[in-house]
Amino acid sequence: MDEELHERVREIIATIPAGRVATYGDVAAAAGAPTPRLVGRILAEDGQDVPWHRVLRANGTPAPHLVHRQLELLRGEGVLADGQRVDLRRYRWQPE
DNA sequence: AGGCTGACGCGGC
DNA sequence: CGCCGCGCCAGCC
Repeated sequence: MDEELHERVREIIATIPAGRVATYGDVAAAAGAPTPRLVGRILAEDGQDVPWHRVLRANGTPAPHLVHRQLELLRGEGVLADGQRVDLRRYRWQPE
């Protein structure tokens, strides 16, 4: 696999400030990942030590299996969700 | 080689 | 809201 990309993705996610979020697509684009799926995968296997909870899907909802946990962590940073959906227009952070 | 599976995204109906 | 299909790609049979 691509260790370079792997690290870049993690670095970018580490950049997202508390109280803000980014989408898989945003991270993928900033990291030069070929597809957002890669981002999800990298997080699945190596995302424990980065603010993974600040990464949402394009519609503002978290990945299905961690909705609860994730929204809870976000709520702790002041990111409120309407049901399961976070208002991206308000909290979205553009990674560089 | 071929098929399936995802922490995805987007456009269509 | 929901469902469907298609594109994407690394890993693991």
